[in-house]
Amino acid sequence: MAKETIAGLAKRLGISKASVSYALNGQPGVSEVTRRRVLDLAEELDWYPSASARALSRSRAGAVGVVLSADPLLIGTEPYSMALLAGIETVLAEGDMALMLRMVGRDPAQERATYERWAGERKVDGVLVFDHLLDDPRPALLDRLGMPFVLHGAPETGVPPAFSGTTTDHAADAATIVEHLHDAGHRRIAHVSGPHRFVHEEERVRGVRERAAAHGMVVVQYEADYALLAGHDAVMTLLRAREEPVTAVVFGNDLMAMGGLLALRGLGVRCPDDVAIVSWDDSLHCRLASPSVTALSRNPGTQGRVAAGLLLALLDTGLVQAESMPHSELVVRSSTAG
Amino acid sequence: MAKETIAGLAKRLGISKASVSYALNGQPGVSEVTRRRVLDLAEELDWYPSASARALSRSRAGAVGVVLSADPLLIGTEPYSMALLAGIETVLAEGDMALMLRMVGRDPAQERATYERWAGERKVDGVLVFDHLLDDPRPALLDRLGMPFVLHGAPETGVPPAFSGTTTDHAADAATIVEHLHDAGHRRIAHVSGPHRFVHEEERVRGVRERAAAHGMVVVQYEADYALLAGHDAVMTLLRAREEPVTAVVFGNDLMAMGGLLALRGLGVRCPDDVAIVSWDDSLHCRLASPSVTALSRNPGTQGRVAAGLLLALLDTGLVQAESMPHSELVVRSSTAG
DNA sequence: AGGGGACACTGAACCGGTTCAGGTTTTCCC
DNA sequence: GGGAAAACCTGAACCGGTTCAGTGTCCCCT
Repeated sequence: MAKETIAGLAKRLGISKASVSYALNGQPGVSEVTRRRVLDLAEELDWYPSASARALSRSRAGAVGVVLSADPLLIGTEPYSMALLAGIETVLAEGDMALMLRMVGRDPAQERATYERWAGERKVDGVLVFDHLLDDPRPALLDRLGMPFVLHGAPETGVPPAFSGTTTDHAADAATIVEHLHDAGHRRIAHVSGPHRFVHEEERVRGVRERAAAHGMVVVQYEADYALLAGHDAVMTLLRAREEPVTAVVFGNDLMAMGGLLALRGLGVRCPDDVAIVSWDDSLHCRLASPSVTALSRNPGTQGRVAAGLLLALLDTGLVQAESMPHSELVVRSSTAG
Repeated sequence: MAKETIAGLAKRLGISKASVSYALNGQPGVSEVTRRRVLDLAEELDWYPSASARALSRSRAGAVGVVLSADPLLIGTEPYSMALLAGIETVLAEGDMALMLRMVGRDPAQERATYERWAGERKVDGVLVFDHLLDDPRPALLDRLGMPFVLHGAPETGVPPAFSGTTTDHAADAATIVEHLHDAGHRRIAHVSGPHRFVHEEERVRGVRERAAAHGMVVVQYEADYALLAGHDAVMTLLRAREEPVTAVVFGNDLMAMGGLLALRGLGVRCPDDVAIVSWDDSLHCRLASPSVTALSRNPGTQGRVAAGLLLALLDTGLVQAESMPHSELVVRSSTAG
């Protein structure tokens, strides 16, 4: 089990290092018979080329980085990110790329520092970036660092796009939800969104407002932070403050929906009879809750696969492109069944 | 922004590559004055040493691997693994190690292939292994590959341990749970465990059986697979089959507990009045359920930190050690409040 | 004054691959 | 049969760090 090297293989076969390298990489310059001999020997010895040597000479790390910035408390409870990650990993593995993961709290400085480090050390070939922000500094930073990236959840911009990204039609999603509530007879609804610094939240807010306006519905906007407690507090505030209360609440993610549900329960407000609930993310939480919660299913796994695919394409061919996500589907459950 | 190298720094400063290297790595052989000049210049240029070059010459990848093997459906819903991962990442980041993540389905062959690849390519310096199995082939495999590893959830073996690992006193955990149920007046209980191929499940089964026997309680064992549906089916089977039914069910994880809860609801059996429920893992699911579910809190974050710490120690000093986990705590909630 | 050790520094080898320029051999065609 | 093109192969340079052996200086001590 002594460490074999390409020079070792070459000596055993009585040929040069160069030939071995060509043979292993499917490059022209070796006869078929030599190539077979090399491959067979490598197989027989369970030999793999050293990742770092290869990375050094190819100037390619063979890895893609992901920085997950989430509140420590939410980590693990956010099914969306995990499913996304799983989707990403599937595609990367197929493309022989490793996934380098870094978890930081919601701390932009640390995320930034991680990118700078990765770029400086050439430790990853590209990164996947989540949660596009208003005036997001990250695209400019990554450009400056010369680090290829794909922004998951980029805004739908002009053609050609300034950078690679996946786009989602949040207005359409908003319409789906609002229509559903309108059909169920709701005329006064609340929208408990995530922080408006996220571009997608801003688009959702606008989407909900516009579609509701088209139907003459009243919308109360409430900005929160995705946490369980925030959903809880939102409902407490919304239901206490208004003399004419809303009859439905749309939550920006499943956790807040759960918090809201708990608040309703605490207040003795029946769901869906008195107040209906919709979550903008589907997950096991929504399936398990009582009542089960109507939710927008956004297929995070597929989204991850698409985003990773874009990054690999960008790295291989330098092709910058924006791909739009398949439409989300509303899974209707008990929380709006009234 | 042209790629600087150590040779470039050396030329700018009019000294040799070697001196620059010594200065950067805190090695003796350079004067304080020179060291400062080097560090200042590196700082000024935002320069970092190339990870692959460093990895090649040091024969150290600077990364640790984790293979997450879970059913795709469960991915993201298993808060335990994610919290564990978060804990691991914290420690690795502090030790300047990257985390390389690979997700595979429950497919031992793929996990094995990943380790072989990582070892052959020297892509990671060590791995963290989860879920110790009966006759687990992985320790032997990793030993053969010369890949340092830490087994999270290793059995409590003799001194000195055969390999590094974290150990949990599952018998004590079992005792905590059984005592709680006994105190609440239960005399016939069921234990819906995960697959017995996991060592920790086997130990839990034995622990529950022994402690229950000590109190003259009856235990019905039921082996399941951690999935939501499995918990559901377990309850259906357990409550239908027995003419004298159990009054409490202990579930091996939170998902199955949720499934069981749904089954009770479907059967019109009240919880905790007719049947009490305990989950062996605490998570948001348990907090959110109605009724909220009594659960054993095992601090996955801490466990991850400890395991990662063991691995770093192993890599640094070669020290093989087993560390036992802090005791778990039972969080009593409504599901056993009757 | 001279011997010896500590210290600062350097050139060159090395880690294990990839790749280029050039050298041989084979093949093909007139 | 001879010349050109194609196919195969090789030595050496290179990627960007680390590290060893050795050179030169300076200082201290007897």
